[in-house]
Amino acid sequence: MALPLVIIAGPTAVGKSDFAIELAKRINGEIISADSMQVYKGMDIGSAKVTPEEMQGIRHYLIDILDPKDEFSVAVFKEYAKKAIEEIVSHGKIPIIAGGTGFYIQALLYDIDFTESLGENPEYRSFLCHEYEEKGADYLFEQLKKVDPDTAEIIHKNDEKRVVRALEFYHETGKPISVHNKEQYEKTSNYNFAYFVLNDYREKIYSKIDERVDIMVEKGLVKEVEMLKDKGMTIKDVSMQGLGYKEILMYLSGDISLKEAIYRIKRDSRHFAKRQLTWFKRERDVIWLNRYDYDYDLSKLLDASIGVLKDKSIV
RNA sequence: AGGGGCAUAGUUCAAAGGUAGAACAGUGGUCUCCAAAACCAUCGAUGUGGGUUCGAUUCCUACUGCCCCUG
Repeated sequence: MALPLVIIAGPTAVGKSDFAIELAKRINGEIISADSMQVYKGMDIGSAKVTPEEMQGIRHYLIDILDPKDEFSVAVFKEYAKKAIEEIVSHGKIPIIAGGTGFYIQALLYDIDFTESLGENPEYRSFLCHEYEEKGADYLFEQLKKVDPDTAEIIHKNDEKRVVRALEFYHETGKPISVHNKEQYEKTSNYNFAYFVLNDYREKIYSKIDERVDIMVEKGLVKEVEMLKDKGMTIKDVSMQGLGYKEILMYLSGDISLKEAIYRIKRDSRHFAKRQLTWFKRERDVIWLNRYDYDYDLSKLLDASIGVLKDKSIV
């Protein structure tokens, strides 16, 4: 029998956490965070992590489980999240995924295969990166066209990451990555799920972002990053590449002013929100919940979403 | 009030007597192991009114606005 799964996605600062907690209270659910920064301990302010009080007794998974030195990725997220779902269901509760990283959600929902070392070869990869530097984008792209014209169609020659990854995959498996991707795309979900995307007017989201960044700074974002820096974290750590962290780190190194850092955090958060929306727009099976359609009233939003969950026999 | 300066895209700056370039912002998109990342595309401007000229946004002039100096 398919496991039930509720997903609350949406752009940053739209109010996912509050909504997820209220929903959890109503449907006897527990929350799994789909957030690449909230997994890290000590990164509370900049990642807008929910506080224990805000959780109101609702158990949260995948928060504060890693040290900032650890690496986190889609593949890791997927494994952890799967385990969490099983655990929640075994307690007789409903798992609720809350987070803004569409890629993570997609990987979990459709069980995208990242395993079996899938054409991974770090050495060859760095060789390719070298080639990219030395011989230029066109050189590698020509190679890609030969071995995997389908992938060459959809990615741009300047997209180093993906050109390199596609060549690496071919080198290791002898198959074009486009074939692998096509297989993965055809997968259907094993879950009985409802995929909600919480949304609002763009201007509203943007002003919420600005507001939120100012609050983060007031709450002591600089101090938080300072502590992480003292612990030896640098811009090279994956965790420190999160929005708000890399900028403050630059400020602490004297590369930019605090004003500039704040400007960049706001700007990049807006860009991020925009990209998130682009992602959800093309994701299949999503149910859009526009806050303005529910008069910004949380209980109306809850009633509507619970209605959907009943229709789908999730609750 | 008098003298001077400036007025170009949402912003910061270019250029030019033959209908203006860029960066950033904005908008749209791509994405299958760093995704809070990376990458692509695109909209958009000469303050207002006269004059000179084949032609002005560019030269002249009045107005308006902003800045500086004097009082």
